[in-house]
Amino acid sequence: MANRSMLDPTSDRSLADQLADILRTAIHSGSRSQGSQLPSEREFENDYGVSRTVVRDALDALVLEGLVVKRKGFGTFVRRLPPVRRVSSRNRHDLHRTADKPVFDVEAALNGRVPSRQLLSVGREQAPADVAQWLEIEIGAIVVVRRRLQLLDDNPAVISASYYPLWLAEGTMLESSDALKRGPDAEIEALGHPPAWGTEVFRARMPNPQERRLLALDAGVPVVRMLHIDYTETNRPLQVADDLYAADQHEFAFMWTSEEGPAPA
Amino acid sequence: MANRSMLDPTSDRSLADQLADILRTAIHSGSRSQGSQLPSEREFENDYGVSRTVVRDALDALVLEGLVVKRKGFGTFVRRLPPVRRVSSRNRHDLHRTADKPVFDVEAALNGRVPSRQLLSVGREQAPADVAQWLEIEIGAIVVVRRRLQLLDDNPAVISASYYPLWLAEGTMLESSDALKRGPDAEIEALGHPPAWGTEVFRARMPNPQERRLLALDAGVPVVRMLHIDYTETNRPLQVADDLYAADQHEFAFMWTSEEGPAPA
DNA sequence: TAGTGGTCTAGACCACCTT
DNA sequence: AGGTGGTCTAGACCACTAG
Repeated sequence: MANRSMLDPTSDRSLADQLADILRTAIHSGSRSQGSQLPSEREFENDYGVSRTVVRDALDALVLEGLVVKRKGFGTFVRRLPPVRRVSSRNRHDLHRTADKPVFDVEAALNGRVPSRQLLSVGREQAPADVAQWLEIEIGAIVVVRRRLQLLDDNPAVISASYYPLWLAEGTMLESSDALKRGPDAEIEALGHPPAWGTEVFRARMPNPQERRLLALDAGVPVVRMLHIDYTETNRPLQVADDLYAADQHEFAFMWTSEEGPAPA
Repeated sequence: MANRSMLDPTSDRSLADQLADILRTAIHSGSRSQGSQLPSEREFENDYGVSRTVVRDALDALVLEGLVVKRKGFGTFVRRLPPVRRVSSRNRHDLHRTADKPVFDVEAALNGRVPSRQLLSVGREQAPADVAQWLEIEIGAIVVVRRRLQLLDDNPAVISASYYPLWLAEGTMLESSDALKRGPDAEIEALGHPPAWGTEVFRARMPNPQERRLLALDAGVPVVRMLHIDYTETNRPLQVADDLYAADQHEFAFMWTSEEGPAPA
């Protein structure tokens, strides 16, 4: 069909941009619905009278925006948006203590999802620069690291690495290769070091190929890296938790109250 | 030169992936330093014995990861990482009141950057769905909207839209097309409605082309959308601030303390 | 087996930037 | 003017997925 007229080769905008615009509008307006299949690349080629390169450039742009998903050997589809889990920043210590479960499990339950986890590795490593800085130790000093992949409904959701200073973790369950039933936070408290306060710092960025594989990310999905640092009452760092979230599955929430007023609902 | 031997056409991994890996490693190891120019696409073509398509696929992947930047008619360069501004979540009300300046200005100063702003538009609009929900009004109800672009050292940094319910903003300075010297938060307080508490919710995603243009984003840089909602003491929503941050220029920080203990440094 | 997206080649012309 | 990245064509072969 001569839809060719819909693309203007004399325009300032590239043919791929124009085609992407047409599809973007169709998707946002709902005239191409979530999960529906788009024409094949060869069909677009014929319909719009352009080369496959142009079609692919247009579709790839939409993939990067997270609007469509390509499935090799099958087709291209308007992306279904996954449900979002809300992660709340608050006193993790209180959160796990009231439920006697790891924080991740508590929040998953609040969102009606089934949590699980795979322990990836436990061992001693040299602390990377930023972790060392937060732990207030030398760069390259030895720390205990627990790496795990946390899942929601069996879908990878968070890559976690927890770094513990040797003075705290040496010879404890934190160095054990078994899963910690109560979660590391409870373990730390059991060692006689209840966290008194903490800081969270995070940034969003694009994942590297390894992270994209582990989290099974669609193309064009950013990750949010959150560093969570717990301190003792005497301001000694207890742990650095380095969590990497798939950005299309998580949102983050925080609250403040003025002065000492009671916290509202 | 026959660097050709460094790419393996029989590998499972694509030639573009292999080339990207080589360059990624070189960049991370520092053997290609920040700001340095890469060989041209035609040079890579010769050096590795592949077509320009392969070279472009490899370089484009690195662009998406934010590792390199292409400049048309000039060359391809290892990206310089911009300085990061840390945004702290806390009582915005307190923050501006102690400084008598907009929060953005206070935080910019803390980071040693020069803040400025362009007022994009002021007027009445229909509230989008999520804003209406937070303001506890009907979807499509009329609200007052102030849109502005906030800059650091004259570089676009944040796209902001603030939504005010009519009962609050009607006929006030909040509807004025002039810049608000003290910032909107001070204006709201001056109207007799000091915010008592607030919530922040945010997600990371890829920008759309318009957002990418306004924020002058490099390719492959995500944005962080933060919704900030302020409430009166009687839990009445005062405003929804919708801020869009360039993710490569901002990180976000939060703090918690256990119980009523004094806040540490 | 037929159709899909993934990869790759070997060209071409353009707009842009520097010297 | 000469080199750069941006766009585009017209093919080709591959690996994957369905019926």
